[in-house]
Amino acid sequence: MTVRTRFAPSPTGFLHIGGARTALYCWLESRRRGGEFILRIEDTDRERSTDAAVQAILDAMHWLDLDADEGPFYQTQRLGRYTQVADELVAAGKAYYAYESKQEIEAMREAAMAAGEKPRYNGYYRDRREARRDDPNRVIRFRNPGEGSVVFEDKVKGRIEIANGELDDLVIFRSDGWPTYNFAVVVDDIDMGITEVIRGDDHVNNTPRQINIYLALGARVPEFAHLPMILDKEGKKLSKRTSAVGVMEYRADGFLPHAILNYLVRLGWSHGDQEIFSRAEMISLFDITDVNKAPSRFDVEKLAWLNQHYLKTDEPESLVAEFEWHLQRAGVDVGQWPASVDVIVALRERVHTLKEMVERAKIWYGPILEWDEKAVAKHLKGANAPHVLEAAKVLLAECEWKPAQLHGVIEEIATQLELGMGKVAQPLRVAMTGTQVSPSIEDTIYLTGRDEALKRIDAAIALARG
RNA sequence: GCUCCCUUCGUCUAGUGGCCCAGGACACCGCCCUCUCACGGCGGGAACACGAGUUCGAGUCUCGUAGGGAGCACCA
Repeated sequence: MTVRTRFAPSPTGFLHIGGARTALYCWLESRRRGGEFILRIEDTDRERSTDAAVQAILDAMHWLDLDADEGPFYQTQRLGRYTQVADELVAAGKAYYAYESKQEIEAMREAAMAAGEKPRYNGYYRDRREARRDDPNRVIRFRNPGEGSVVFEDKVKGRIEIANGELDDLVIFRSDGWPTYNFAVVVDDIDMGITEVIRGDDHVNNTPRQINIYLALGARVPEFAHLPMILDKEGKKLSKRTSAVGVMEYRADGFLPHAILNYLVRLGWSHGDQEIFSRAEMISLFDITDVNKAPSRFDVEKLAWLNQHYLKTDEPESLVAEFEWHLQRAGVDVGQWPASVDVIVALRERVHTLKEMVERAKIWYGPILEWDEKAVAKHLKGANAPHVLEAAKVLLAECEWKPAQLHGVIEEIATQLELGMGKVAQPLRVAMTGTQVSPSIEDTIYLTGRDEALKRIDAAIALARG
């Protein structure tokens, strides 16, 4: 049988980091086993679902390049089917109408809690067979087995057993005419032929009741795998207040999609000591049964390390589009001097994110130069600085404008003036950037461009003498 | 409260009874390289939550304790 997995987010917000990992694991499991990956939008909560959120999730999935073979399917378009299945269940006596108001249910729950018991429905309408078609409180409840227990072998957590006595008759159709989550997922997963249900472990406790619905429907029960949560740095639930949670926020922060995927695949899963995984390696090596049971913390530092790893090792050309996306966001006109590829090559070993790269590259995209006082005092005020700058001014006006040739120019100045490389490079570096820190001096000069470099040298000479 | 789940360096993890006085990676510290910053190389500190038991032998098996998490909705 073909393996079919699905990612089924509810569109109540952006795709967050935990959702992205779930999606990745679903995707990987289907890919490795030659199966199919389905995307389904669980939008039955009409209050909280928004079109903007749907779009945000689709965009993020696309950016991460987690392509679905089918979908997106929308639960709101399948109402007829849910109604049909629920009616069948009622007709077969496996579900029934109930008419308590929300307040009555609430009172029932409080009474149970007060008595030190687990809050659950008391089954009042279980066998009353009342058909009050226009009662505004009418819901459909599933008749859960009262005896025995549900056992399933979770691919991550192992064997889980929950007594049916712990479960009550859950509502499968709300009084507003929409199905509830626990019912809609089961109907969908059956109809869509899902063989592996991979989701967050906040659903572990829902699984037994869902299995009972599968059984009542005479459907094959799929395999389950419940992923542990991703916590923040402090070990608390990830929240917007303490950390970035949206996948697209990480994009804005300058992370690469495959770096995020690589980080996520290693969060809760490993393959020996391997840290770096290409897409192909992830696909061939990942196995949902190897995923750890314990929750893990999200560590941006390690993500940053991976991000830099990819900045350093990817083909620079392949980074251009994403880099220019950031340049534009920063208000820089792309397409002018210097070429993005050259900037990337010069900076990729010095930054962890594309956002930082843009920050550092700004000195090459405009004539504005701020002079760092310490840098000026230390490297332009010395006795040698004017000579170095004058010599550079002459040689730079003539030479071929390529890093290798520029390197030759620096060496020539050093030889001529009998100075060490440091004495030559630092004044020039300050002249080019106004600071003491930049890529290699030849790259720095190259990226500045000849006209601008000469202007900056003049300015530096003035400063050196002033 | 009840049910279910989890527990190896600060963090992500390796480890499926002897190969472990616990290995790798991130972070941190030191040294080297060096035109600055980085990159890279080398080295360092740093963990089996606790307690019983099983066993010749336990990070690995069992049971307790402690701590953490999730669920108990006409939300997903």
